Order: sequence, then structure tokens, then C-alpha cells
Amino acid sequence: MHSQNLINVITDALPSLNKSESKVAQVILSDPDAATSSSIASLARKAGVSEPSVKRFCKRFNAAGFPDFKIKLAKSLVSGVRFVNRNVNPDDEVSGYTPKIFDSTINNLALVRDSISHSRVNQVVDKLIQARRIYFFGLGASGSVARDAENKFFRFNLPVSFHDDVLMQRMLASTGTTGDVFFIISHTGRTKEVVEVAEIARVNGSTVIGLTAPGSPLANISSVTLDVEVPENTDEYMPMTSRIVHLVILDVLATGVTLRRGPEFLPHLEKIKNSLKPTRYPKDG
Amino acid sequence: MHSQNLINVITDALPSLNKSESKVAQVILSDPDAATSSSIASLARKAGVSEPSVKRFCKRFNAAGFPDFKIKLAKSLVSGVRFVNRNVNPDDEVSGYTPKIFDSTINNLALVRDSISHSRVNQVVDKLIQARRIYFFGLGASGSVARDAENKFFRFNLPVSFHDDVLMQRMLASTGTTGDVFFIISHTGRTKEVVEVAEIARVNGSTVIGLTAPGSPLANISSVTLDVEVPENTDEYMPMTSRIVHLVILDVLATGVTLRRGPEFLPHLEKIKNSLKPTRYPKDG
DNA sequence: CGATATTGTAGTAAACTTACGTAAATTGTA
DNA sequence: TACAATTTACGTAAGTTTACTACAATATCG
Repeated sequence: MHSQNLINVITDALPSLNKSESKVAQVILSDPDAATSSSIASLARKAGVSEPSVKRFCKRFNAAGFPDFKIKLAKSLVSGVRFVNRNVNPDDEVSGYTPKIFDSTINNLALVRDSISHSRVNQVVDKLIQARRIYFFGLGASGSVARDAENKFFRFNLPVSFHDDVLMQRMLASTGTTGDVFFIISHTGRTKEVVEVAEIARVNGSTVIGLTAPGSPLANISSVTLDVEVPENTDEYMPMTSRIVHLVILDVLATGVTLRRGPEFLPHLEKIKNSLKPTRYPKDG
Repeated sequence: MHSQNLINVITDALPSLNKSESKVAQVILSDPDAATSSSIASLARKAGVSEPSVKRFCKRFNAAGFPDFKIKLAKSLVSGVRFVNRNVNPDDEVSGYTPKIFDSTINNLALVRDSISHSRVNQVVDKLIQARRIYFFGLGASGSVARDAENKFFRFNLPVSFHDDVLMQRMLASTGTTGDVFFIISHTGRTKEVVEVAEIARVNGSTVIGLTAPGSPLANISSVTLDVEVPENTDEYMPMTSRIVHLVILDVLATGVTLRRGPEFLPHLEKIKNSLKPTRYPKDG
């Protein structure tokens, strides 16, 4: 799950490590950056273990040896150091919480980037391409995501709308038929109203695409699900980043649709872009 | 200009290198990834120079020695190869464009994370704390950002609203007074209607916060500006990422306000969170 | 108590660095 | 232009650090 990023891999493996290995892990996790620039000897000393123990630790994580491990660690650090244990503290200054919030968002994006199913994305693009019309539904924060999606997808010359009103959603779902796509966005996938709307839509033969948490009621009832597993908000001060991930996934889908449409579709997009020119102050002015 | 990334730094320095140094540079640039996993000896052999020449090369680029250089190079490879020149191609498969879109978003977030002015953030948090009421305004894609902002900020027990209707925006701006904050979101900062609304608001003594491009008309007329400089969309297929950056900045601001409110404010947030429980299917069920 | 897994010791090989010397290039001078 | 002086570039070889391997010791568990 926490694939790719060495730091996360080590963190995940922590409970399964033996004594000296976990000593090494702790030293590395406490200051990964320092680890990349230290020798096997000094690291061993710091951890209170022997050099071969460090080497074994490296091998355990699929590195050829210590130098190779350091390289892999360094690579993880680029988007990694910042990943670990960077919650906002009540006494943080601006310079403290600002990067933390950016980093946590970046972290979640990277996780989803590495775990998202490409075949699912393809399936969803298929459905969107074939759609007679598309409805984007969401409540609360997901409503904004749905609204943004409408703003992206109307460009495809398709009847597209967004709704954040449960009653409208219900009514529209009940009028849907085969060929209609209901794209339902929900962080938890457990909001009853939302799940019910999805049920109604499916009963009437429409396609339901769920952008939501895997295993959730909404995911189970959808025709196709795009799974987004963003860690629960344990910290009171940390904002919810699933919205952002949802938006980026919609960007991906829009790109997929654009590419399927082929280059002859580009002039159309250009036309829409240019339509806004008269509303703007020119760049020199 | 090409700072940060070692590969770019080496490329830029190429003309100023002497014979053996440029031999080393060429070998490294031709396969940087291989360079990170080879010894100083094998690299020297490949380049047809001596080992100390390689070492001098490393020192020239501010590395302590060859191992240190390899670490730095490895880091560059992650943030370099990934971030640089990863536009979507018309013939990309899902597995091609999906990570590219994530990466470009991540890249822009990282850029803003490192360049955003903390004192500005602080100033804006000040204004928001002192606000009698807050209006979030945006059009098009920025409308969704404004809507999301409303969804975050209503939690602070303040009169907050969002509007994506120009006429409403104008009218509200004209009724604003001292103590009212108009938070205006715009990617370009050049949409005439939006700039006019900002003007109207300021004339009436309200505070205008602009979340927009630096140097833009909107930025110039705002009381405080949060500058977001996201590179122009040269590639037809690349989605606009400024929305995402805007959302994260609003997360930062909301966090700032929460922290200022202090720990006695947490129960209030908790109450709002709990209010949604009855609308959801429980986690086990 | 025996078997297995874990950890450390010591020796060795490899990798990296430093010091020094030679060659090449550059500059100044006649 | 020719030639010496000086600087710069480069390589050799020795020295030092670093990392690895094989094996022994210790701990752990049935």
C-alpha cells in the first residue's frame, strides 16, 4: 500500500523487524537526511549495532548494500523526508504549518499516483466517452469538486451538469436511463443520501461511477469505482486532502477523454479558450 | 535559472568545463541513473579519465566527494526526470499521462510551497481573524475554489458566503464596509469583471484579499495579495493546476485561523464533525 | 538441550581520497 | 615569433576509509 517510498516502507515494516534492525530503522527514520551522508560505521555506532547488522538491514529492503541503500533513501527523501510525522502542532508558526500542509497534500498525491489503477481509469474514460450525458454529484466539499468537474467536462460538447442538492440528485437519478452517467464523488462513500441516489440511478439502468473510498457502500454499488484511500484525519489541525486528490483524478480523466477525442478536437478547445479573451485586461496594458 | 537540479546545472556548465571534466559530464548526462550506481573507478574508465579527475569534477559541483555527488545526483533524478519536461503526448497511454498529471501538480505545489511568503500568509490570517464577515468570490474554475473556501470557513462561526455570479458580487461589493473582507480568487487576475468588483469593494472601505498572479491588475488593487505564479499552460493537454494550489493555500489559511483561535475552539469543530454522523452508514455495518 | 535465528568479530577487498609529480596550456617577455 | 615563467590540468601511486564476507558467538524458541 505504502509502496515505493522507502521511508514509508520502513515505517510499515517496523513491527516485523528484529531488535537490531529496528534500532537501525529508528536511527534512519529519526533523521533520514543525515543517514544518506553517513558511513556504515557511524550509522552502526549511532544505532548501537554492528556494521553487518546495518548491511543486513539494507538487504532486507532490497538494496544491494549500504551505498545502494543510501541512494534509494536519498531518492525517497526528495518527496519523502517531509512525509514522516509532520503534523501541525498547536504552537506552530506560519513557517511551521505552511510547508506541512503542502507536504501532506503532496504526499497523498504521490501515494495515489503510485497506487491508482490504470485499467480503472481507462474503464472510466470509456464510460465517459460513451456517455449520452454526464451528471457530477457531490455534497459538501465534494460538491465543489463536482462543480469543478462540470467546468472541465462541458468543454467536450456533452450535456454535463453538476448538482449539490440532494433532492435534485434524487430526481435526476430517477429519470436517468442507459447511456446516462452519474459521476458521484464522496470522500467517505458512506453518506446515506448519496448511496441512495446511486442505487436509484443503477436501478434505472444508468452507469454510476464512484470516486470514493474503496470498500465503502458507494463503491460497492457503483458500476465502476475509482478508489481513493487517503488516510483518516487523525490530527485536528490537518485539512482534508481527499478533495485535492479527487480534483487531480478528474484532471486525469479529462485528459484521457481529450486524448481519445484525438487532435481534431483541439480547435474546439482553443475556441473555448479564446472566448474568454475579451473579458480580460491584456497582458501589457 | 536552472538551479536546484544537478543535471541542469551540469548541462548549463558544460561549455565552461575543461577536457576531462566534460568527458565525465558527458558520461554522467548520457545515463545519470547508471552513474548513481557505479563506482568512481568504473565511471573514470568509461569516461577515459583518471579517478581523481572524477573526484575534482564532483567537487566542482559542490559535492564533498564522489559518494556525496552520487547522492545529490540521485535526488536530482527524482525531482528532475520526473518534474522536468513531462508533458502529455498525444499518443500517451493511461500509464503515461496519469503520473504526468500528478507529477505536474505535485511540482507546482512544491514550487509554491518553497516560494510563498509566510509574512503575507500571516497578514491574511490577521485580516481573516479580524473580519466581520467574509465573502469568497471567483468565476469559472475559481468559483469552485471559492465554494470550497466557504465550506471550510463557515466552521469559524463567522458570516461567510461564496458567489460565482458577477452581478451578486458587484452588489455585495457595493454594500461592503470596513470590517468586511472580500477574498477574491482568480488565476489570471485580469478578468475585467473581477477587477472591477475588487475596485468597488475597496472604494467602500472593505478589505480585498487577492489570491492571484503577482503583478496582475487584481493583485495591484488588492489590500493584500497572495501571489501564485503557476507556469502558463503551454501544453494543450495539460490541465490547469493553479486551482489546486489555490485550494491548498486556503487550507493553509484555514489552519492559520484555527490555530489563532486556540485549543478552546476545537470542541466547536468537533461538534460540526459529529453533526454529520447520523447521515452516514456506520463503518462496520 | 538441541535447533534455529540473530548478532557480532575480524579479516579482506574495494572504494575513495590525498599528495605529489609531470604534462599541457597560458601568459609574459625579449 | 620564440622561449621562459607561471599557472592550470591531469595522472600515478600511496594511504585511508569504507563496505563486505566468512565465521564464530550468543540469544531464542520449541
